[in-house]
Amino acid sequence: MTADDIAPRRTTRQREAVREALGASEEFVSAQSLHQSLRAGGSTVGLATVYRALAALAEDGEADALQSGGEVLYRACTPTHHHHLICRSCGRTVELEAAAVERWAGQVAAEHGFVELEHTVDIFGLCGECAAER
Amino acid sequence: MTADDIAPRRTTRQREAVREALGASEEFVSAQSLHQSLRAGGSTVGLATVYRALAALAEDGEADALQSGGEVLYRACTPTHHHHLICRSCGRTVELEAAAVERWAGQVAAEHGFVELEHTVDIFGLCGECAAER
DNA sequence: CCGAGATTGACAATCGTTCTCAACAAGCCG
DNA sequence: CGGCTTGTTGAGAACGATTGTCAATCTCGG
Repeated sequence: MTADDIAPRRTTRQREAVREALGASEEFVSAQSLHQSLRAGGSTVGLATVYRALAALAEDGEADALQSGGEVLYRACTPTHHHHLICRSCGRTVELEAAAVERWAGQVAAEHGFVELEHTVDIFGLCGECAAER
Repeated sequence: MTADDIAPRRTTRQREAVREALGASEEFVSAQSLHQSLRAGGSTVGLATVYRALAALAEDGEADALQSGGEVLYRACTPTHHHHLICRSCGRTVELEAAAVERWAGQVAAEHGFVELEHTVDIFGLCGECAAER
């Protein structure tokens, strides 16, 4: 990979709309629902464009993506590396930093001779509120 | 959900074939490719059946499932809770136990009032051999 | 051995995502 | 400013993985 030969990215009304809509949500959202929100809000972006915009944002590190139930969910995120604690009922999300886990991952991987690491660490559960509703 | 009212599971030729084929693979495989292997091996299982069998195995804790590139991959696994270190080139997989990570997860989740936890911790990378080929 | 009911398999249906392609617009240069 | 080059858009078709349908079949308890 000759690395950073990032496709020249233009600023368009649609791209901004997606970025904004994504930032407005506290939770992880699917491309589909984001598209609906935008349409509901009067915007006329196409579904394909939303997919493309989200993929671009994720690629640029402006959004986190995670797979859940067969679909990909996105969420605006802080630029630093982190993981998530997600309520599987209401979707509330807490960003986690875990230097210890990073260290552990790097260590065990090294022990097995693995390089160029990448990892996913996501914790799902029920937040206090949702748990109380049971 | 009245919890553990596990659907009465019968032992059938197809189910056994799937279990066996899965156990024969060291790597994570998709339902589709497993189905092809079975057909290639002379078995006549239907694709839908392979999906159902794999879902059942995963539910019973006999197999691990992970999503990758839009499809779900399965792999026979040890019955104890563990995570994976996977070579993204050759698919080689190492099962990891990490009490420390479990503890960490439980702790941060508790700090935020989350309960009924579940988590995914997967490390992807290039194993020594594959890395050497570059 | 029998019968109830779980299981199967071929195929249709669904659902999220990507592709296609002509129309469009952002940034650039003169 | 006006035109040009090229990335971008949108509608719909195409796609691939997965799930549903339903009659035929097979398991297993009795």
